[in-house]
Amino acid sequence: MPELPEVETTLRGIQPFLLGQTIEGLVVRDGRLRWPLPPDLPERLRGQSIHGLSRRGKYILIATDAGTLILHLGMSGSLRITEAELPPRKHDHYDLVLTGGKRLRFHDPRRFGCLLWTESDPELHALIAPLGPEPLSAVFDAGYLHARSRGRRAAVKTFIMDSHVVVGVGNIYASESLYRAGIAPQRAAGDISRQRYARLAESIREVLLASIEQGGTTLRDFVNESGNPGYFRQTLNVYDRAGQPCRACGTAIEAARQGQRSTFWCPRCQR
DNA sequence: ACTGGCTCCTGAGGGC
DNA sequence: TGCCCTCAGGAGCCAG
Repeated sequence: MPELPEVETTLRGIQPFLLGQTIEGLVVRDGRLRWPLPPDLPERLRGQSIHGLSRRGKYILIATDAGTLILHLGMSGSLRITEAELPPRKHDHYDLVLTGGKRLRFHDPRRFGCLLWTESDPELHALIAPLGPEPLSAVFDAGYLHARSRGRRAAVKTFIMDSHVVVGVGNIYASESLYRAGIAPQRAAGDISRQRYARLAESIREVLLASIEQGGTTLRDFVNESGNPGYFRQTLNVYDRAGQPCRACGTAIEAARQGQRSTFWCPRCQR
């Protein structure tokens, strides 16, 4: 379940293996992803050299001279660097083969991920252009959230999970950020003060940064074997803790469904 | 312009 | 031990 920290960790993990390398080919075992893998992609990629890797939201962008690969991990996707002779496991849907034998191998049991191709500026791509700001950038602050939320009756949790508002806040970190900010998840986004949004913006930043740091410690594992950058290991305050005592006040953590998603919060600490 | 609900997919976990 | 059911989730899409 990659959230932004996992994607960032993945990007940092694969970058040294890809940058400056030449693509020998693309091996597709199952192109039925969120969007079908473009059938002509292997021939387009052959011989291209990779001159840049970046991230926009949870999309990983791999730039070549001819165009840019747009990769998303969905919710169960992972990437790893393998040696050529390593036999594929179940759900290893494609390999980006590099000259020299190493491969970038995409694994995704649920196939919610994707691999797309654009020959224009990727920032203008239909999936990228409407995205909100990066939560770790300077423009993401109280003023932005406050202005953007006026008149909106949707719950604040739904609001911050909308990638058109801000990218990279998934279900787990949405609950954790709201807990840290002391805001009840079902409160209407438009009713929250600028001051409380200042705290929320800061909380989102802190939760994401802490998690990126943790991902950093498992970088080596990720590249070599597990592919499991570990937010499971980090201490969650509310997520999946229904009925358990709040770490701050001891009140039982509550759980509810919100927009098809599970939400957890402390009824005493969050108002 | 918003909002909420639906959808894709497979594996895990619970109940019996 | 095995079967069936439900649930989990990113995020685009669409109807209202």
